[in-house]
Amino acid sequence: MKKVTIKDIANIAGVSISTVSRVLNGKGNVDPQLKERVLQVIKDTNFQPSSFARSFRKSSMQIDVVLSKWEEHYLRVLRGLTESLGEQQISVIPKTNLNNLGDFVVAIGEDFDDKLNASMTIGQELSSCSVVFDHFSTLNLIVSELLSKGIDSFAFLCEGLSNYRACKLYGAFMKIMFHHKIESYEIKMLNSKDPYDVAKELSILPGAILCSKDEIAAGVMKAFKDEGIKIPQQVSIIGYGNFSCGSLLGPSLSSVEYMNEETGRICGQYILKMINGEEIPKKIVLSTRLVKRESSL
Amino acid sequence: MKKVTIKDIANIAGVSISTVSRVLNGKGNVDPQLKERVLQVIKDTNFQPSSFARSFRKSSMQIDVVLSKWEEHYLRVLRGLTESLGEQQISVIPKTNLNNLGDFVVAIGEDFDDKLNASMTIGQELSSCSVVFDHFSTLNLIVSELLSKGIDSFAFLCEGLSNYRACKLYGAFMKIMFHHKIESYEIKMLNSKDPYDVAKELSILPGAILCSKDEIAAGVMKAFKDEGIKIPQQVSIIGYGNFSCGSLLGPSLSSVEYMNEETGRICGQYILKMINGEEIPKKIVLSTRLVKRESSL
DNA sequence: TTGTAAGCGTTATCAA
DNA sequence: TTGATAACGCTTACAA
Repeated sequence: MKKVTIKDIANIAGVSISTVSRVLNGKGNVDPQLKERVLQVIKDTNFQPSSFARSFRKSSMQIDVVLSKWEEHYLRVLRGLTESLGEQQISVIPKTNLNNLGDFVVAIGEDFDDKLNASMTIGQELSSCSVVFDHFSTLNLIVSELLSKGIDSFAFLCEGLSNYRACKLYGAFMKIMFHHKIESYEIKMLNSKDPYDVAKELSILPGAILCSKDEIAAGVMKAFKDEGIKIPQQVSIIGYGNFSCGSLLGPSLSSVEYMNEETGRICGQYILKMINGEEIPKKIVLSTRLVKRESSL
Repeated sequence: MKKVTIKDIANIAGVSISTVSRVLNGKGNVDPQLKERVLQVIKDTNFQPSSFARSFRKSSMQIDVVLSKWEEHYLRVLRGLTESLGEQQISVIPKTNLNNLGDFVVAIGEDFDDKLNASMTIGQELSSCSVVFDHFSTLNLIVSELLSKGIDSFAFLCEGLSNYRACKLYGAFMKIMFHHKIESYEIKMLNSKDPYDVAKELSILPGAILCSKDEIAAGVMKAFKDEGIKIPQQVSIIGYGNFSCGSLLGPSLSSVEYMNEETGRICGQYILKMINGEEIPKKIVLSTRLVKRESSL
């Protein structure tokens, strides 16, 4: 079953390939009768023009996207990218195999290394153009706010220090504790331990717990609920990532939002510039914000 | 800034384009010295072969995927597709714009109509090859199990009847009630009302509530918890879709699982067959299963 | 081992 | 209004 080409259509309809092409693209004038005939043949043969030949001819663009994990945040960025670049007729192709990547690669995630040689990295700083998030300002704002509400002891539950975001958050937390001269704070590295268990290992119950991931916050909340600890009256819980489950939890989870569709769209704009040969910043820092819900004062 | 092509490389390196091509593809023998020189030029010019020209030449394949919503379930199918087809060097391209689709289109979702003219539909039955889910068997199994545990009154909370899955579930529920001669049951159509509110409108508290979506189940659980109703002791709640939040809720949500990565992989296999011109079934029915957690007996 | 040249399916230019 | 034909960048017989 050979693939039907524009040539076949032309033969069957008894016209030239240029006529078929004109019908296909609606460009130029074609005799209505001929047009009808060509369209009929196209329908009969179920002909589909080769998208590759088209893209090739039009020298269109496509970019490959690799995700460090197939997770909600990353997918939301992917969506923004797909939408904004799709408007420019640029295809965005998610790749799960790192071996066979194309000319323009975007890496979304936190645990890539420079071997990947991406053209743009989102969520992490590598040698390419990097789009990262301002973890410090928002965290600082949160802590200031909590301080003003009389909360003076904190804990930071962190997944570990093996990824970019976790490191940055850790650094930000330390800096903020120092800056506000807060002495009562505790840091727990989970390193793949269950947050439910780690929550119970806290030496004292702090006024607020900041978590480096929403999943951790969810585990902590479960642990506290089981122990009868009131959230947020006794302890405020704040997650990171604003995953979609947050609003369904009881109490609903306050969380820092970052890396959403908007990010994808912004990156799409920069990619467009890169493609057009414009210079773009080596590092782009996007802001984050707290989505306040019931789990925190 | 013109795009660098294989021709440029050949010129600069002082060899023919076939030599460059050979270096690029590692096929055929090339004098090590020449090879070195070519590689150097490639690096210097930052040359990337045009993926379109390559795909075109090799007559590779790509398929477009449209999602009715950019939601977790659909994305998981997309992932399965991407992985399984990626192994065959077939690119999977998510599209958010329905106007400019390619030769092979896969539709994932529940509210498409036949205008789309997809080659394969997942989650819904259209004129093309359709991959759908067996909603009846699993629901029947669930009800039988609950009956055997002494539960004899049921409710079905449904988002409405405007999508394929909801209709099928509704039909299955009715059939099952009839089949088991269950007389105490209640059906609520949400039609975009808040499940939290609808839960409180139930005329009696049934022994088990089946929901057409996990999000509904989450809302119901929240309402019941606020009213001090014990789950699952007083009422079993079962969701549909097994979204990732389910395990984080308290109590964790029992839910029917369908449309996951596996589905994507299976569809990938069928797509491969279609591409190779093999006949495949017009309708493929995949099974679902209950993931039992704390919210149900 | 290297280079020449044909061809992939389409679009666009130009002449008829 | 139509049809020949060149061109897009790359791979691959085939010839040198």
